[in-house]
Amino acid sequence: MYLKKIPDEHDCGISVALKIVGGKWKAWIINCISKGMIRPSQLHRELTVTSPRVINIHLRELEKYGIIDKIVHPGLPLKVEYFLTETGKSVLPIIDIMERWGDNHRQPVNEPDN
Amino acid sequence: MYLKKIPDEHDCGISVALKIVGGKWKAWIINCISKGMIRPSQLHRELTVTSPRVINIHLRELEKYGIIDKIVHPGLPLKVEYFLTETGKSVLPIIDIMERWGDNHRQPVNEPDN
DNA sequence: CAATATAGGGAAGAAAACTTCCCTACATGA
DNA sequence: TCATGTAGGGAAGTTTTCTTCCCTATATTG
Repeated sequence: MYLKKIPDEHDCGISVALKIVGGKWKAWIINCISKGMIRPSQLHRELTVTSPRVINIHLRELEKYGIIDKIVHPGLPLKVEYFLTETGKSVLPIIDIMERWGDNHRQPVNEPDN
Repeated sequence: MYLKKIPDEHDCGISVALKIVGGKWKAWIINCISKGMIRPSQLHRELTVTSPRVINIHLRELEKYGIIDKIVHPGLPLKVEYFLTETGKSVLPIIDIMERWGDNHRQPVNEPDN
């Protein structure tokens, strides 16, 4: 979790939603968990573009916001599993529509890149 | 527009969509334009939480991505108007669903704030 | 004994995003 | 003449977000 100097006010729904789904990896992580990749090591293997550290940070954040639940199975070897909460499941349509839109508008957004 | 050191790859639709709708003000600006606030000075007056400079930067960016069109009416005094393109209009459902979700989940996301 | 797998975090640095300050240029109204 | 309204940008600074490096700890496998 990152320290914020300026508290945000959650004045509009958009900014609330962006706390969950904005950012570079959160939506992807939520997507992965919804598809059954519920153990940290699975996520680490799938998201090789980022380091495990990055995924962990986002998992803590999503847990803090009540999007995912963490279940620690007692005993060794360690076994941890993440699940989407009801709130977390309600985010999936947002991710879905964003993914569809992005897939259909890759060109116009992509072209002007320098 | 901001200079980027690391080019992004647009590998997934989510990241494409977030280029338009992520960030602190872009979704809000798109929303305002769709509601008829099409002149720069109108937007500046409405979004007093940010400086005009910030809005201008985002307007350039949205224009670059083909989300809005800029029409400069010739003659003085200067008159400029922005319109959503067809691509821009197709973004509105994303903003809408994000806003709804955020309004309905203010508490769980808001609570853990320090 | 060393390597790998499990799960995770502190510190520090890099990049991206946001913000403020101050500037151009023209016209109108006080 | 001076203030305000129109539209906009350069430079520099701050904040937020992302990333890398290097640690802890235990169990299993080679």
